[in-house]
Amino acid sequence: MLGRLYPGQDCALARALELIGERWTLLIVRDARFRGSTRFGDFQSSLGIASNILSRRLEHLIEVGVMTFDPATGAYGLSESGQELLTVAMAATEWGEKWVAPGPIEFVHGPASAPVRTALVDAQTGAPVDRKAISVRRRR
Amino acid sequence: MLGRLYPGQDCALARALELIGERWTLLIVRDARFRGSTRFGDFQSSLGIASNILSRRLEHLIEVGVMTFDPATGAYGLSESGQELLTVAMAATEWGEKWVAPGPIEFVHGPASAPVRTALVDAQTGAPVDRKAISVRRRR
DNA sequence: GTGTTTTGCTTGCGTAATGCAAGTTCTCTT
DNA sequence: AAGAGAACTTGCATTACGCAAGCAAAACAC
Repeated sequence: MLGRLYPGQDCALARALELIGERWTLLIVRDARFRGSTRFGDFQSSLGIASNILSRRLEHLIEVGVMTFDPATGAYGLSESGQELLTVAMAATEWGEKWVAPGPIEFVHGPASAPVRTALVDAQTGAPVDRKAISVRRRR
Repeated sequence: MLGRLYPGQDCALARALELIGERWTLLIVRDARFRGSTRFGDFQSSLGIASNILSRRLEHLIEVGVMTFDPATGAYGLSESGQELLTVAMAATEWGEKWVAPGPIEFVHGPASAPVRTALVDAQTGAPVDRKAISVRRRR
């Protein structure tokens, strides 16, 4: 989308936000993944988003490869990259739960519906990492 | 901020995005945490953001408790909630690294500077959870 | 097969957010 | 006290967003 660029920022966060930092985008992705929304009207009625904005968002998300559209069935869906936005959406949801207000749903997995959360872990070992111990380094 | 509400959405993700979903917000938080920016001019020169927008963002972030301001030193800083946005920023950065373009930095921890990543884990055991196995449930 | 509703958008227009550039105040230096 | 830089503020143009209405095509009703 035009105009919402971060021209001076040579970083992956800025690049990601150019694609997914728009209003409604993460909510559309969440709806597709968890509410099972596939049709234009599904998103519209579920989110209460204006139809022209929804039209633009879906078009944009398809353009950048986050969502897919099947003309035969008229169904929108998440691509692989769209499904990987789940981590971002969950992290933001958890933050909102803790610092703004608890929502009506929780993330679970497996037959026992055990709660799931996001975590920071060592990339090799998978061991949990203290948030305060993290720093950045220039990639070699 | 006014006007950017998601009135029909009774969910923590929408609540979080109302506070942190604006342009520049996550980049400001990242700069404060990793670049060590504390002064108005630090953020401005680092991000290339318009000064009036930066002024509003900082004011807003202080208002909602994500950032702090010390009038004695003129230094902006992250509150506890602001520091917890790190997970969101890291998840978005990782997504951008993988699906848009690799950036110049990486997240590390500890004396050995071991790479860190975000993960989805069981809330009780901390065991890794397959992203595709996750569903939502209405909280009781 | 023809009228009606539903779906899936597009168009017009007003409002809000964002950005650039210039101006202002305040502090700090010399 | 005069100049410089930091930290904003103000004015104005551009872009994004939202509401409401319109419109074409498909599904349904009879």
